[in-house]
Amino acid sequence: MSSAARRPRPGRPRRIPEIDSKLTPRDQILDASARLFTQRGYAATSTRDIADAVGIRQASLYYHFAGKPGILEELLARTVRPTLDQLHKIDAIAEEQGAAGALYALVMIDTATLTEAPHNAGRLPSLPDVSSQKESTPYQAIHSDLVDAYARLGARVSGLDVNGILLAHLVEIVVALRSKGLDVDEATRHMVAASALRACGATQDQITIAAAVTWSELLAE
Amino acid sequence: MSSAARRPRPGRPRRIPEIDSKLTPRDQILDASARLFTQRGYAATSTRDIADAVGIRQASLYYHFAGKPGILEELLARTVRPTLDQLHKIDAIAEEQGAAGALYALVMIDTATLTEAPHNAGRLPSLPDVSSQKESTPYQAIHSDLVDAYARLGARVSGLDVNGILLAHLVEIVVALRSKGLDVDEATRHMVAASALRACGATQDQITIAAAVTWSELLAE
DNA sequence: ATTATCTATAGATCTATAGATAATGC
DNA sequence: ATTATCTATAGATCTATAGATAATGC
Repeated sequence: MSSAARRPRPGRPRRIPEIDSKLTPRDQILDASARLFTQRGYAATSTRDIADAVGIRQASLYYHFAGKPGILEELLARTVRPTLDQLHKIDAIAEEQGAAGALYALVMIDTATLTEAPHNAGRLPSLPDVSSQKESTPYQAIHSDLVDAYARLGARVSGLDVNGILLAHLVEIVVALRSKGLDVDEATRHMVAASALRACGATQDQITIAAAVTWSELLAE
Repeated sequence: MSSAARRPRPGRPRRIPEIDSKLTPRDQILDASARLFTQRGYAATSTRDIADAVGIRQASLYYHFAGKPGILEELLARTVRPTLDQLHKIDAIAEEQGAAGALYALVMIDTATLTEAPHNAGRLPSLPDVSSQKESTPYQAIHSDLVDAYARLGARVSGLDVNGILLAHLVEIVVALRSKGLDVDEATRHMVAASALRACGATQDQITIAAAVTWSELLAE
C-alpha cells in the first residue's frame, strides 16, 4: 500500500496530526466556525470550541485571525464578496441588454453565492447575536454595496424607487430553504429571479427575455 | 398634586427605586429577558445585562429563577402554554363539529398566542443558541404536545398522515411577519388558518364552514 | 529565516452561592 | 416571620498575549 499523500508544510506540527485536508489551515478554521456558528450560534461558540473542531490549540487561532470577530467578519464577507466580484458583468449586461436582464443575472449570481456558501453561512447576518454587533464593520459596507446594486437595477426596471433591501431580502429565501434542509437547484433560483422581476413590475415577456439574456452573457465568462 | 400610587411590597427595597411597574418582579425579569434574548441573542445576553435592564442586582435574579436557563424555559413555555390550556375547547369542537373546525380554531388560538407574546418571543425556539440546547427540557415536552395535536387533527381532516411539525411550522409565519415589523391582525390569522386547512386538502366550502364554527364555539368561553 | 504551531498565563468576564439587610405582615 | 432585595465572592470559563518550539526553505 502506498502511504497517503504527504505534503509537508513549514511550521511546528500539530499535536494531533492533521487528517489530510484539502483546505488550508485558515480555511479549516473558517469551515469549522461556519458549522458551529450556524448550528449553535455565534456567541454560544467559544474560540476553544473552534480550535477543538479544527484540531489545534485555542491560541493557535490567533495566528490566522484577529479573534472570533475576525473569523465572523470573513464568513460574512464570503456571503457577498463572490457576488460583488461579478458586478462588472452585471454592469455590462445593463449597458448592452437593459436593466431587466441585469437584475435577473444579479439574482442568479447572488443565489448561487448563497447556495454554495458552506454550512449555509448566509444565515449568519440575521442571527441576533450577529446583527446586534456594533455598526460599521467592513461587512456592513460591502453588503450595502450589494443592496445599492439591487436598488439601482430595481429602480431602472420599475421606473419607481425600489427598496434594495426588499429585493435582497427576497433573494434570501434560498437561505431559508437550505436551513429547512431543502435542496436549492437551478430551477429554484430561476423562480426567485422571476419573482424579483415581477416585484419590479416586469411583464412575463420581459422576464422570459431577461432569462435568456442571462445565459448568453454569463456563460461567456 | 397627589403622589404617584405607592403599593409597598415586603422585602428589602431596591437600590434604585422601582419605577411604578404593573408587572411583578418575576414578570419584569421575563419581559426584559425576552427583549434582550430576541434583540441580542440568548447566549450573548448575560444575567448582568438582564438585571441591569430590570434595575436590580445580578444575584437577585436567582431569588426568582434558577438562572438563565430557567428564565428561557419559562419564556419558551409561554409561547405554547396559553394554547395548550385551551386544547379542551379544541377537543370539544372536534367532537361536536368535526376535525376541520377544530383545526381552524387551533390555528386561530395558536396564532393569537404567538402574536401576543411580548417581544415576539416566538422567535426564540428557532435561534441556534436556543435550539442546540440539550434535549428533554420541559419545553420540548409541552411543545410536542402541541405538535401532536396538529398531527391528530391534520390526519383527521386529510385522511392521511399529516406531519404535525409541518402545520406547526406553517403557523410560525406570524412570528416571521412580526420580526419583519409587520402587524399581524385577525384577517392575517384567518388566512393562516385557511392555509393550514388547504394544506390538509380541505375544500373551500369546508374552510368557510370551519371559519364559522370557530367563532360560535370560541366566543362561548 | 520563515512559518505554524505549541505551552503558559493574565485579566476580564460570567454564573451561582452564602449570608446580611431592610422592608412588610402577623 | 416572611419576603425581596442587597453585598461579597468563589470558581469556571473565555479571550488574547508572550514567548518557546519544531518543522521547512534558502
